[in-house]
Amino acid sequence: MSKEIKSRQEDYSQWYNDLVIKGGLADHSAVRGCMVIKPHGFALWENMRDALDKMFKDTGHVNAYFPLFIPKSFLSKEAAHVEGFAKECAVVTHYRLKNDPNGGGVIVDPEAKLEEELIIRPTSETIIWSTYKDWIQSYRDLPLLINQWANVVRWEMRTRLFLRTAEFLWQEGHTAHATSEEAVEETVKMLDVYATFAEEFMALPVIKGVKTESERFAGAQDTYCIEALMQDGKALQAGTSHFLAQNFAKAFDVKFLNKENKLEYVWATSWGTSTRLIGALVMAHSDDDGLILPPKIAPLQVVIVPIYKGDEQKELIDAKAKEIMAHLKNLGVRVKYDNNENNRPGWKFAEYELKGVPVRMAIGARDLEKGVVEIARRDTKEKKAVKLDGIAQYIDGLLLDIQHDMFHKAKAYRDEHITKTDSWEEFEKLLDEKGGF
RNA sequence: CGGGACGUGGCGCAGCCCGGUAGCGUACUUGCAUGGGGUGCAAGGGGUCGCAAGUUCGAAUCUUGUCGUCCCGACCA
Repeated sequence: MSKEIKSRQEDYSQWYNDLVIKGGLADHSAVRGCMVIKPHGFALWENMRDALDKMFKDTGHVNAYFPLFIPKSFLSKEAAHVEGFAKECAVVTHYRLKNDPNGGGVIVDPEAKLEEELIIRPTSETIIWSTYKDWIQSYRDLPLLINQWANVVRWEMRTRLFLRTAEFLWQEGHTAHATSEEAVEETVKMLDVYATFAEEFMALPVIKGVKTESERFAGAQDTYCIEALMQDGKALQAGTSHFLAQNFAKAFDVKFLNKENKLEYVWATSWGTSTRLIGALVMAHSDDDGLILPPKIAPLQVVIVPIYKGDEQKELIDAKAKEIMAHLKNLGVRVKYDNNENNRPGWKFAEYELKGVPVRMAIGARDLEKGVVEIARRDTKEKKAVKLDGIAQYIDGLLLDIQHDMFHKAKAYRDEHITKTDSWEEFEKLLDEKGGF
């Protein structure tokens, strides 16, 4: 069997299956292109979310929550913004159902037509800025630094699991500032937060940059982004930060009195990143045996698998495993002892490799006699016997090593795939044959 | 929206060309053995063949329509 790294996005679907159910709920067209995130996948998302959330708070932001529905008229206020999103919006037109007089099920009550249709948010700039109008009067109200964790819907013509689903989870930061300089500074600062998160938590090296006019966020003056290189040689946008200038302030009439007692429009930014990051993780690090998750965000960092014959051995191993587990938990390591008797050790090995657990410890009777355990790391598939003495500290250090090694492996791959060329012909050829930047 | 492939137990698939009692793998249930890399043997349960119309004595199979999924393209802050 070839152990070649899978090179196409669809080949990753096997590993995605462990995290989500693809293709939506109940095979129903109305939820086509949505995804159902399984507990294991959601735990991964929660870890990423928590780490990002902490970084937002450390940079002075607070969380809030705004409505899912956006009145249609709000969306028509910023011309470029409408242009960019109008084609992919889901629209609510009625507010009630009734029993079908012709029998069988329910129908939309034609009497219950909304006077103004509601748009299910594809992003929240409009509803947030219509709110900010009431919140901002003076320079003393600025800066306003708010983030929202939410789901949004974009009715894309063609969805791609994780990378572009019809409904997705994300966070969107929306800030208001007194000066252009301060807003630009915020835009850049949040891009840096994303870059730091990608590199330190996801072990994903990224390149920061500014988008061209055609790729710019609808309504932004400048869009900054981070781009990561996947194992198939293709780049993936992993986060964006927009300098919105005064576009939304003008559209929603958000003004403040400055220190000179003059009315001025506020300066804005917005920035977001989504469950697409999970897709980035999979495509950047996984191999033919499944996911490889960086220890810092892996839902499970260590799994302990007992190998025994008979109750006598089982008791000995159980006791030792629980002792080690307690030490690891003290060190803050996320560990599971899988003593489920329904599955055999070999089955468990394969299962946790598929799930991407960074470190596996196997404990058998033979090991205990020798005072060792077998430690296997997921990223290199390397196995070795390690002394029981100080095993918890050893593993704690190993998790750091894995995090570090994963980043440097991805970075080496990325750097090998940066090619300089001055000719268009060669550029096209490189993209076809080698990929990369 | 243009091109291509596909839709059959929970999951993955064969059967369709050439119409005739719906099959395989896996998962699930039970029992015995096994237990250091996805155990072996045996016995079980589970399917309106996406939907609709048509052809036919008879349709998973042929025809038409329709819905959906995936891939390529266009589009994609």
